[in-house]
Amino acid sequence: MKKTNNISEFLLENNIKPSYQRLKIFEYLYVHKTHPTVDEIYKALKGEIPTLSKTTVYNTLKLFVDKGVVIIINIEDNETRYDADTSLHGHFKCEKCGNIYDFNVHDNGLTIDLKKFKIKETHIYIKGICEKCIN
Amino acid sequence: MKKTNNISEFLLENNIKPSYQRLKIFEYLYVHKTHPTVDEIYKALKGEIPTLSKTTVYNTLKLFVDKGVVIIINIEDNETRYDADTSLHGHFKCEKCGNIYDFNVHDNGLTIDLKKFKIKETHIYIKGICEKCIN
DNA sequence: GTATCTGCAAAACATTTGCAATTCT
DNA sequence: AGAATTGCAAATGTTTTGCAGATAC
Repeated sequence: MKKTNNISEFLLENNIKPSYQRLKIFEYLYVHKTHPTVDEIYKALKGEIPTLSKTTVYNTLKLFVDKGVVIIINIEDNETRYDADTSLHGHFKCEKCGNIYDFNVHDNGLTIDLKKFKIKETHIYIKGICEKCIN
Repeated sequence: MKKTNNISEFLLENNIKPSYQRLKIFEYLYVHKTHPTVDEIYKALKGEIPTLSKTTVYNTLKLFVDKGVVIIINIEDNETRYDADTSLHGHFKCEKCGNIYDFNVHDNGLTIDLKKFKIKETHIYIKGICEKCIN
């Protein structure tokens, strides 16, 4: 399978051994750009991989995050979501349908393609090392 | 006490009956701009209010968020933090010391007073109603 | 005296950990 | 065989819920 091979190579390039579970979990994230939760990934793959456990989904996602091929999205406090797109972009969550949309973030600030969306809350989180801790 | 009266009035203006616990919890958030967790608030006030329960802290914070006088900060996935400053501003978390710093977000985009800080991750979350759900 | 508010105890979830079984090479 | 991976079961930690007692008006 061409796509599977590509994903396999991509994982290898990032020092991740492409086991069957890892391939399937990454593929799911790569194909379904819905920023799924652990439970959503688990339920979606359970049919295809009947022996799959949630622990493996947790382990695998943590590995992906550590290796930098997946990022965590904390747009809500009661759910951790995952995204295989690690490039800088914003996330818009509709409070009605629950969908999470990606939007572009430009260098010169935040120019949003959300003109038709009704914005209620904006959260900007940056992580790194502060002035005192750099030394 | 002047400050307490101010907080009391502020809560009343926002349709929150200023009980002793509510006053103290809001005062804590207002004075300590460290974006504390439920547990931090609970432990900090337990001495002053020996009968305080964590349930009350949870209940009260939920009430504050519902009434719009406090916002939730989800900068990490394993901790929910709270902020009595509901104006638009960004949060920077130092991965070393754990401190969370506020920074300004200007109208024309994201101009950050973080020039001396080392940025590792940027997360921009917007919530509202999407195009499809507005109608 | 009725509403509301508080707080204990239990339940519900999400996530992590220990360890044994399985798989891969 | 030896090392890594998987997955069950139990533990942990956080947040929610039900309900009874306390408090306020």
